[in-house]
Amino acid sequence: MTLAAEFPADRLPDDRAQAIRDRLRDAIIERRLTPGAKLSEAEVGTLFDVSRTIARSALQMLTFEGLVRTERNRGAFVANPSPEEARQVFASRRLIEPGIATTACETIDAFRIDEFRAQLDREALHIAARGPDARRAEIKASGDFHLLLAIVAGNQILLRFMEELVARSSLVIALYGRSGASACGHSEHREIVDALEARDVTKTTVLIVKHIDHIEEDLELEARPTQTLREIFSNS
Amino acid sequence: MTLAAEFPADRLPDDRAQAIRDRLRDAIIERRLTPGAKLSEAEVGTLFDVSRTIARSALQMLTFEGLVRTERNRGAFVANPSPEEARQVFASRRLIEPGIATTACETIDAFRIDEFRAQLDREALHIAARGPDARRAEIKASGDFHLLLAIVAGNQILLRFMEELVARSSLVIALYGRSGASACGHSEHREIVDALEARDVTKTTVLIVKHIDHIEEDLELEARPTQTLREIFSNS
DNA sequence: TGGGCAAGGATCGTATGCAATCCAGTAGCT
DNA sequence: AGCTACTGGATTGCATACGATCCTTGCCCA
Repeated sequence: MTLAAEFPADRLPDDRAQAIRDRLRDAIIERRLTPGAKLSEAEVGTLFDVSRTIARSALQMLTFEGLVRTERNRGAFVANPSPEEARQVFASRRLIEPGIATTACETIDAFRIDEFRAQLDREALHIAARGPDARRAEIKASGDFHLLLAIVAGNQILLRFMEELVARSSLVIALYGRSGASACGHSEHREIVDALEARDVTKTTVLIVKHIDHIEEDLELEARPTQTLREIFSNS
Repeated sequence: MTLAAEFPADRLPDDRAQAIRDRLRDAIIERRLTPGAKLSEAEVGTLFDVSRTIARSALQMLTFEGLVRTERNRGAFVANPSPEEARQVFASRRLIEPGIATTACETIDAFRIDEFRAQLDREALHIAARGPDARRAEIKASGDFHLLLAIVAGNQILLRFMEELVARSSLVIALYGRSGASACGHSEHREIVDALEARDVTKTTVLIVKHIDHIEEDLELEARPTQTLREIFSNS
């Protein structure tokens, strides 16, 4: 992953817990772990060959990011965002991403554009491919596009906010999305890169907002999902 | 604190660690704990009468919020934000707060306005009072004003982001502030409430941005602070 | 006298053990 | 038959113990 190299990789402490967190987060983003799935400390620990202490630490991080919900004396579960939470996620993105795009427009250079092109190619590759793995990679790559925007903008704080928002978006789409994947967005991504290359701030921000609107329009946020998701985590 | 009652108080797990985190965070915001101060797990644990496990958990949360920096096998320290980080904090606030204010303008009602007025009174009270405790309370209240704005806007995610940004701002001001406290802001807060009451979105957002500008202008971000802050944490 | 090296102390990283809590299934009572 | 109380199992909450790492300090030698 060339993208991973771009990340700050700042916090050396808890490097083991953090590695587990990253793997769990990827699994959630790629929807290998679906909302409501139970994440037992012991199970996570044995799976990654660490003690419950480390597993617990990783789960705590994910709880902080809103990807996991822990209930006292009950355990940790992949978050089950309510329609209201879903709206807040997208409201936050509509607020933050145009600002990120504005900064990105101002600081973009040829090298960064190349990175965007490479990212678009990766997305196209996964879209073209068949099978569930390709689907998951496509979802992940689609989110990475937005993170790349934040990386280019160069604000570490906003990048972290975006990491959280993108991950939670994936969760929301998994729960409320009408069409299967977020395939709708690829052509829009390309338009955004074009506007970025032209350094057209207005066009870029407009396209970004439209893009987010489109994603949200694909959701079915009226009806609440069945609260009886207990059956889902019978996979453990 | 009537304000505390407004917070979601969502995460029941780790309630003990969370209580310690809150107290440490308040201490950092109020600048009882200055940048660079060492936060030993054992010391925090004995201070709050819990084991290192809980203390560690609280410190991990603060690390996540960017208020604490942990170095592997060395310990946790109150964060020492660089000028670049400081700029990013304020860039993020300039991006997010106008959006929050816009939403707040749309949803504000008489009851909420009363809360704002009460908050302004609290600020004025602390400004009028003498002594270091009053100064700390003033700093805290000044930050709470911005959090109240986020509470009124009703977006839990943005509220959490703002909690982090306000806390980090206090850290930045402690490091780079020219004038002692942020007393400059009180009259501006009042103007913002007036604009809010008039539901004047444009005026509110303009005032907010100006207010943030003023706070940042009071900083001295050119010269790096002395890296030899080791002397400071001799208080332990 | 100055630099390298080794011993010591302090702190963190991690695993594990025990108590507390919750849930499920069952037995007993009405 | 339906409802309540109880018991067993599983899981988390928390504390503690041990090993690993880093910094400091004092010693030795050039």
